[in-house]
Amino acid sequence: MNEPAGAQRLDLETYLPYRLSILSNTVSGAIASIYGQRHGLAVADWRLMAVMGMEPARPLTQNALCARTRMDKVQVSRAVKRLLDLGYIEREVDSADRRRAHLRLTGRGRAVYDAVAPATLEWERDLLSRLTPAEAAILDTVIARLQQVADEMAAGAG
Amino acid sequence: MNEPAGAQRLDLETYLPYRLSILSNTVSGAIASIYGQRHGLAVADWRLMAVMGMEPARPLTQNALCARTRMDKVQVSRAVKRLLDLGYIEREVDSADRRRAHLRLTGRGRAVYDAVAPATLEWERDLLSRLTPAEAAILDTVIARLQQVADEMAAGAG
DNA sequence: TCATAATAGTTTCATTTGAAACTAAATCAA
DNA sequence: TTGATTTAGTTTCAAATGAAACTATTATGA
Repeated sequence: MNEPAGAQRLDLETYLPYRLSILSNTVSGAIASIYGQRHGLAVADWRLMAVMGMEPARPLTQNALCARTRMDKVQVSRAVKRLLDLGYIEREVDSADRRRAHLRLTGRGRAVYDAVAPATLEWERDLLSRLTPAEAAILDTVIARLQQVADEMAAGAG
Repeated sequence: MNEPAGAQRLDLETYLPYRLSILSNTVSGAIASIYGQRHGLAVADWRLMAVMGMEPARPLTQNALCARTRMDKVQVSRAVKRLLDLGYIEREVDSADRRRAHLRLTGRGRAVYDAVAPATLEWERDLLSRLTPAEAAILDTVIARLQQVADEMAAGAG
């Protein structure tokens, strides 16, 4: 029973899905340590804040947060509850459609955002500074292309 | 209150940690669908099988599996239990040190491995075929470098 | 207008996870 | 020896998660 032509051996050290997973976990963990303990935020919480902080003028519904973060509605519902409890966001029911509510950062939430966002950006910048501009540019296009293809392949296989 | 010099805005769409996380989840999910339902394997289970299948001649302890997969010992302990229940691996207590046991794929486990491994490799190959050889080469070195730097930064910040 | 369906978001419940405590065996140090 | 430490792996218990059921409101259609 020989290897079929074209097959490599499966070696986790060189296997892209595995390497991506390790790298992503390392990076997320490092970033989470910037906001985690200090402000009582879980990863999901910070993601919502990052989206809400980006365009403060446009308050978002939970549905919109799902779309922007790719999180599911249960995760979003729970993160919203935590952020409300922390006083980092506030909610205003839509008067035209009372099922929805618009969410925005409070003053306190914005203060946290303003403290955390630059630190996470700096961390990213430090990391990327180890790449040449050409490498960084290729990384950018490669991630975009892989994401697109992986989406297609995932949809096709579903 | 202007932006400090050198700061970009935090935009999840272009933020590397977030993009890595999405990509990694998409890829892992797609791969998991290759072995998941069909063989009753969780991601952790398959990772152990992948390592054990790689070098069948050298049975590994759980400790060795932790090191090879970067999983923690509790995860490994539980995955091992599941794989034993499925009959995909077998365990032999080390006669010199009865705390440890050596684990290897059973015939049945190897059959699963031989069915799944090529499919996951092919998936990876299909994905990577969308990159030019130059892009693939740079991706390889960039991931390695980022991992190394992220490890350092995570350690430094800890 | 009334019944049916769809949408926004929440709750429930069973499973998964992680940290810390634990067991058992081996090693070290006096 | 024998008492203290370390190591391998497991168990426990509380918290996090996810799927499915649920509530409340709005939209649709006969």
